[in-house]
Amino acid sequence: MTGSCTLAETEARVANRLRHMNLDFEAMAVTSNLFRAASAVRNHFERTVLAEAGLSWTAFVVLWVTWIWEPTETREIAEEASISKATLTGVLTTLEKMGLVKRSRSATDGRMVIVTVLPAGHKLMETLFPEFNRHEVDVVSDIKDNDRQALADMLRAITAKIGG
Amino acid sequence: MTGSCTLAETEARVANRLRHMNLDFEAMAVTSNLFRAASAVRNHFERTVLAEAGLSWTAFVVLWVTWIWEPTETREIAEEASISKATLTGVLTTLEKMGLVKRSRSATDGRMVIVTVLPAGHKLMETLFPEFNRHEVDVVSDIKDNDRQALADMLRAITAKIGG
DNA sequence: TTGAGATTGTTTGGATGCGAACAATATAAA
DNA sequence: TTTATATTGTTCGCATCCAAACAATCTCAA
Repeated sequence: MTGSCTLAETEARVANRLRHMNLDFEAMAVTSNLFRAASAVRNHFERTVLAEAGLSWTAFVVLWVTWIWEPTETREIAEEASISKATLTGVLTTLEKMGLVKRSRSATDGRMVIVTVLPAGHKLMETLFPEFNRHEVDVVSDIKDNDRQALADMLRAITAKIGG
Repeated sequence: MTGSCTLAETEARVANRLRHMNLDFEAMAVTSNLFRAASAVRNHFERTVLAEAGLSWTAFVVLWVTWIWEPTETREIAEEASISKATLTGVLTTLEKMGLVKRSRSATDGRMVIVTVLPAGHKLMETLFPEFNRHEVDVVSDIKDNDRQALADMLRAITAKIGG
């Protein structure tokens, strides 16, 4: 070990370590870099834009989904946010404590809980989301204009393949 | 709300909801689908290959990183696995309880903890990782052969841009 | 009407996950 | 040598995160 390594060094080391195994290194590089990128972006956002607003990544996603779809039920939010119902219960409690959203029972179906965004939540998102988007632009700024569409399409293909 | 929606329907709804905001929807689509894909792949792996081995995603990544780089210190593992030192402490304790890795103090620097993979860990990875890789191949199977390299490169560009 | 089965959100128990504070150790300059 | 500073892994407090069990509610057939 000689301290910190670049991405290329890491992948070279991996290839050497696993040479005898007859693996698909290209597929490995895709999933490996998929998680590196997702993790890096998430951490970056949590430490900049979201930290200022006092929101975790998941709390932001849940607030965002609710903002787009409100009024909507928790089952739908959990699916859109790609988290379990159990996780959502806790996150919604957090967002309720912050005064950003509100839970209410459905009048037509006593099982369902309807979630709506409160005025404070709307006010927050009106400024937070455009700022969030400016960071998104920055994140993809090193990718050629013509390639961004294809990148999004390939990521969709991955999600679709495993039924996410 | 009319129940479950496709990815295209969701993005159309988002575009309509945010029309007045002057946003970059292409950049938004990239990060949005980056997390959808990463989350879907992670959940899929946790429920199939990793569930059989009794490993969480993070535990697997930590074990994998250690397997590639051993013997190595915890600081390095945390960086490679993209998790905090605090998180790693807990995960290493879990892996130690399972008898897969071992902690030991460095002889030359009393601050550092050196992690090595135990025989049970090696045995597990010799069969688990090739199986993991077969799932990786499946995940990218709908992406054209010629595009996979470019996809990995673009994901690397994102990570590099924000210094992940 | 009634009772079995399905669906919804919550609770439970345990494992991540992070920032901040901490103790132990190493390194540097004075 | 000594003192200040930096680095490492752990602990602490709290917020996710999930599967499974659960209570409440709905549906539909008998």
